[in-house]
Amino acid sequence: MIEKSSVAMPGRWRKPKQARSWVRVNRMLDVAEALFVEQGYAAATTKQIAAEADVPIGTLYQFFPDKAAILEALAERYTNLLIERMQVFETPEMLELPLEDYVKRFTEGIDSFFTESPGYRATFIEINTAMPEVDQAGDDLLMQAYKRILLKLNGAFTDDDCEAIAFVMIKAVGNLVWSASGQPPEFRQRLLLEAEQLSLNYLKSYLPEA
Amino acid sequence: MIEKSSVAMPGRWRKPKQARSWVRVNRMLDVAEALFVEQGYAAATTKQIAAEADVPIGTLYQFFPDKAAILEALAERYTNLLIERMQVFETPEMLELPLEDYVKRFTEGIDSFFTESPGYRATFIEINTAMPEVDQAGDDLLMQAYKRILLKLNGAFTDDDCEAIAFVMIKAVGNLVWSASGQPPEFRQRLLLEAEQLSLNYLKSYLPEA
Amino acid sequence: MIEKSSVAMPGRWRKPKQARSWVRVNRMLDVAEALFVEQGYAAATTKQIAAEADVPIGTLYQFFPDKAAILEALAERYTNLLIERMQVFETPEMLELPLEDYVKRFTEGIDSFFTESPGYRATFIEINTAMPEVDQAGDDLLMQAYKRILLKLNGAFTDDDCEAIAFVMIKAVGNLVWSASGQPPEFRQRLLLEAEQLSLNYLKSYLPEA
Amino acid sequence: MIEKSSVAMPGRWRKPKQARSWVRVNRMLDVAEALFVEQGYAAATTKQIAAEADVPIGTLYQFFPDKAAILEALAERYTNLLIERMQVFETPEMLELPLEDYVKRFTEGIDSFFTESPGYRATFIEINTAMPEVDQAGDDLLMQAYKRILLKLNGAFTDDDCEAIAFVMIKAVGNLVWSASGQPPEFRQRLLLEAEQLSLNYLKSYLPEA
DNA sequence: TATGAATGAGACTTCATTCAT
DNA sequence: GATGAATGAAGTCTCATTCAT
Repeated sequence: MIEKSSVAMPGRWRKPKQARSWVRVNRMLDVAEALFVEQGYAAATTKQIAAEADVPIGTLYQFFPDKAAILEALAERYTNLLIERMQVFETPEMLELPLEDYVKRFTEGIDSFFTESPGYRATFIEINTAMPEVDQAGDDLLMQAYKRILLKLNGAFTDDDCEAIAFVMIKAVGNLVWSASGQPPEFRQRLLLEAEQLSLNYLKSYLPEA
Repeated sequence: MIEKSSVAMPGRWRKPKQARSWVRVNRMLDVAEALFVEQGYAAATTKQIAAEADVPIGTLYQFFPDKAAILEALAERYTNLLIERMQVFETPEMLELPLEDYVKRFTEGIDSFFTESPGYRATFIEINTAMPEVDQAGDDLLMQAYKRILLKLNGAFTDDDCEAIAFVMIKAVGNLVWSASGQPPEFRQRLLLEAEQLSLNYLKSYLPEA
Repeated sequence: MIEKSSVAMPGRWRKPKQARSWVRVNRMLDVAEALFVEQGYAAATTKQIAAEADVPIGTLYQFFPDKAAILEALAERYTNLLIERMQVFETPEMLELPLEDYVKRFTEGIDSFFTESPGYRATFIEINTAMPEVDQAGDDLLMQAYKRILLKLNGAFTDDDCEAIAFVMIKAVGNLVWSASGQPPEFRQRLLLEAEQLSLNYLKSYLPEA
Repeated sequence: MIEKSSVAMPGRWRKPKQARSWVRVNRMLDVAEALFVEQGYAAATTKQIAAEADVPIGTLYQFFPDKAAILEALAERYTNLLIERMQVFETPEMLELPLEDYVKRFTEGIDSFFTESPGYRATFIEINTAMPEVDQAGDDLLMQAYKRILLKLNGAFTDDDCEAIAFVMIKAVGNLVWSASGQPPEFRQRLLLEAEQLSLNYLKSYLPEA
């Protein structure tokens, strides 16, 4: 079990402010991401992370209070990136598209995100068992983004509806797209089309007029 | 990284033939399941598993060549159970039901399975990174069951269609139902309804006449 | 700061019951005693203790939950030994001796104890800062032994008197004898005589008739 | 084991000459004293000392070649202070007092010293194992002060007598008074009276006419 | 001169697995 | 066959000290 030691860094662990540090911290996170994907969180060692990031182990521990903090930082990085990627879907131009096109673009967007963030799932799976609060925080942010979008698509949604639909999109469609990313190219393409259909048919049942 | 040592047990490790052994092996697996769910695979120790199953550690190693084998056995047990639970959905009585009812029953079936097998996900998540071959094997069996059902629902499906649809059902709907199982009772009920809608709308687009 | 982790061993750490184990545990304690004296508690490493006791590090940790437990075990061993050595001074033969002779024997007894237990002081100095409860427990036992003796020497002592006198004997005379043990032989002999005088004159002021 | 690196500072480490430096050095020593008492020498970190003294770590290392030097400086500071405090007991007014009063004052003096120097013991205990030469040097100075006083009390003492008596006073009475300082107020008062009695009876046996 | 980020040896501890009894 | 004590490689993390800025 992963023990989280410092939700609020007490000051001993530096936030990277200088350029050089920032580069190193990101290199460590990149390496950690790769290793967590390849071997899983538990099997990846801090020594290995430091070595592959070409950083002394002591330096790693200047930026991360413990191994769990690396995972947490990764989670934060992913959540921020995902939220950011989703913002385009809240723009008027996007929202004006026919639902078919909107869903198509959206599905592609999720797919791209998973492609550029191969560690997303590995990270949150681990976070889910080990640091439920962090997991919840990330989920909440994501949920809010989905709910905002849903309200813009149909202002009549109740909050309960939004919550349920957002949950479905995140857990069902999200997981499908992510699973697709591990499949051979051709099958993957087909699966992305299925994801579109799945979303579209589901949303249509809530947005009959669209 | 989990090192798989014995895909084919070389003979040193006994298959439980006697009644007593069979009970013990199952107790070990039950304990392992619980611990893997609570703490994750990596954090659970073989000593702990043996102790809680009230079995000497040496005995554990007579039935499982290594820790990974416990995970593998668990995976096999789950896959068998799931396949078995799915057989009822291949019976004529079931297949004669209106699609709405069929999907409802099916969703409930998946939900029950996850409820009685809380370790299913923890197991396969771990298997997925650590023992892809085993994971693939399980997925294949599951896929076949889904494909058989789909063909019975509509004999005109191509193999590609079957494969895609089965994948969607497993990864999207399956994950949704599983995720729902961790939610508060009321929201969970709502989510199960959503899962039905999701499946139904999706399948209808493939089975327009049903 | 030394963190004590297990006041009550939860069962994971074995009490040595078998002959072989008992020998090993004592060898570890002997080695630890020597190293703590030479280098101090903090500077001695568990690896070093294990190596010099010719025991694998893993075995050391089967008997002691952590480094602090070695110190604690040492403290317990010393306290038991000291209490045992003091029992002879509660026997009628001893108590019948003239005070001069009694004090002489007693001083020699303390001196012998420190000679055969060179780590006594190093241990309790460390214990004192790091594990005050354990220290207190040891002190209490010792105090009780002194108080019993004092009451036998003079039944009229109040409890307050006993406590004060016992404290003086332990902290003043005890420390003197221990300090003497580090001095050159001749000076040491002289210091033991001084310790006798110190005790004798002090006790006489409380036992005028003796 | 504490490694002493610089008995004679080779020139790289500054003696604090300027007012500001002097203040800082003393602040560092004060902080170090407090931390050594609280946590022990080994557990206190140089970073912590620097931080609590509000001095950059680099600056700390400009005044102290290594961690051990802080301990050494503390020892020196204590020895100087103690010697200074003892000088009053060499003045004619003091020496003219009846022995009872002299001993009373002296005991109180030692007690005050320990009260204002709570780190004295922690320091010398550490020094004793780690830097015997430094310990010896301090002891020698203290011994000389005691011997001077003893000679003034009785010019007929041989050097051997002086040495023995001084040792007794330092190790027995000194330790008693220090131990008393950790006890509850009432008991402590009693113990100080005992310390007086102990000293007085002992010294009287050497100064019968006084 | 003053600073504090960077370094890496090494400390403590765990745990899967074996094999003598 | 059954048992569980024994093993030691390897993991996480600390901290005294340096030196580039």
